[in-house]
Amino acid sequence: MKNTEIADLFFRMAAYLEMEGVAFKPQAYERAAMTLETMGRDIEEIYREEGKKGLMEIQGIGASLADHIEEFLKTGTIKEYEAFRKRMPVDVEELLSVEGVGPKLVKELWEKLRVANVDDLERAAKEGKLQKLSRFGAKREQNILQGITFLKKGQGRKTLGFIYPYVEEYVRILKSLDITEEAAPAGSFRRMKETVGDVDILVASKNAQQVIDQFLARVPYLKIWGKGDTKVSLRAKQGFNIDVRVVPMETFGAALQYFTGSKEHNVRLRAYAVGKGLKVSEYGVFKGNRRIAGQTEQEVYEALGMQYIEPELREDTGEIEAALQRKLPDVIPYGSLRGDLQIQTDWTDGAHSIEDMAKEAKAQGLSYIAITDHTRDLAMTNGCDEKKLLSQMREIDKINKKISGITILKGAEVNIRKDGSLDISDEVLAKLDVVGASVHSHFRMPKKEMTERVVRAIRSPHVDILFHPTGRLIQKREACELDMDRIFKVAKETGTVLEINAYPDRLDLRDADIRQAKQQGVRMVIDSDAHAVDHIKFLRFGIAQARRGWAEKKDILNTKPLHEFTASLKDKTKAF
DNA sequence: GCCGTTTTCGGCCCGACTGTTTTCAGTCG
Repeated sequence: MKNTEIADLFFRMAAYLEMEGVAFKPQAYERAAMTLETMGRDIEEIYREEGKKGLMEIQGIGASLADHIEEFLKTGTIKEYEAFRKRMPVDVEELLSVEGVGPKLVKELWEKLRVANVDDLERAAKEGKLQKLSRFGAKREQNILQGITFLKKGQGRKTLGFIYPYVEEYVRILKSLDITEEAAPAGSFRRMKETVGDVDILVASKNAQQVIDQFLARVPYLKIWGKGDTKVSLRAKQGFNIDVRVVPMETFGAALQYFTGSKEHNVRLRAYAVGKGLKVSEYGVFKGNRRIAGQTEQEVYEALGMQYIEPELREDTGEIEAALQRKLPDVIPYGSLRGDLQIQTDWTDGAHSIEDMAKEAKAQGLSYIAITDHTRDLAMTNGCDEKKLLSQMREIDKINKKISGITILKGAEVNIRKDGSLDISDEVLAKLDVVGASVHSHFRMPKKEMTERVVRAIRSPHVDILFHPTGRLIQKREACELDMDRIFKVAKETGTVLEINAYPDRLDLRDADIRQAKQQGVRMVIDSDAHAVDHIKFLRFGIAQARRGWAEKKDILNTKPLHEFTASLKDKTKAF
């Protein structure tokens, strides 16, 4: 699929156009890029089957952009983009990813200081050169440096959501080889950590060389770091590293256990084994020279007298002790959600209609969803005011009558203002089935003020769910300073539900928060925060996060059928 | 550059904040 490649180019062209001060075109390019990224159909296939005319039928793509796409498919590049790059050969994407750097600054940085990438920018900032730019003082320079530090902290790791589809595909390829007996991802990927460094894939086969050769023939890579008899390390085209190891079937389970980690988990496991007179290695569990387990992971844990430990729990945070006492949580299974309580549509900043989102949710096995478009204060999303919300409610009534097999609840994602008040009147909130509230502005308030702000919001009898509670964006924005303990207490007291937002950049609540919340008896939901039909499958990352937080099915409200779910929401007649 | 039961031309998303200014440009959401 060339969709993402073309989308990337369009995003960059949008940035260049914005640098030039061109009006409206940047948005057109961005819209088209987003459509390409999320539409699910292969653009190359559309072009092959329906030509340029087919391209122009896609919403947001007209004659000019269709030409660009055609040019890219034929030549692998877009001349206009190359011209931009020639004039300003800078790493637009990287520079823009620094908080506080926008297109205009990228241009000025290049023209005045010849800054072409983040390293140049860091050097210039440290040397105090940024202060020579217009409207630049010590404070802005400091902010830029902080932005760079934050960006670099997350470097080398990709979000799980980004690499997931590729790894899934590569594992599928390995499994499809006739010499493969078994294949599975290992490492932090298998533990479903929110970001992943290197990806480990384990293969069971008698013919390691052939597995490696055939893998290399079918997977696009940029560079091979190393290639041995049973292992190959490479940098995939998408910019992350993959290690493929081939082992015999008899020790596949032991190897999978070993390479899944975490390191801390394995250290504890082995130490425990030594105490029992056993030895655990990647080749099996041994009693003296005799291997007593190794073909499956279940066998390995069993041989040590433990319950099987799900990969998401293997962080040495008490799971080994719990497994020995047979007291591991019965973590929420994948695929056990029945509803999704945060979905945006084309009424605000979503890409698709209410009906399209409902149909996709149904196809994904859900039986209810809440439409929660943004509200007034988020002007950029064309947020709903009371009038627009009321008209959307009527629209939902109509669609509910028209479709079957799924129920659409009326909802909203209302903004928690700086003082903790909401940007929609109580009168209209009372008419909604589900109200989510969230912070979208003033992220950097002092802890005490921020906590009181959120507390005031969740004390509203109308607020059912606190959406993405900490406001963090992985590798981009730190979580708000919040007294989580107090948030949990007030949530419990008021019956407010906390969201586990499954969007790959958010995953908010974080795993550690989830565990705390569960211990305190706070109820949670897992939502996709979908802005396009393709995003609904993000729910699996929310479930993964919940599992990492030891959450069970009973802790997650949207595992319940619709009537039980709605009945368990906040009692609106009570004030707090 | 895109789009159209308001328009094939003339609209497109805008308010708040920040850091820098002394009236506002750039960035963010």
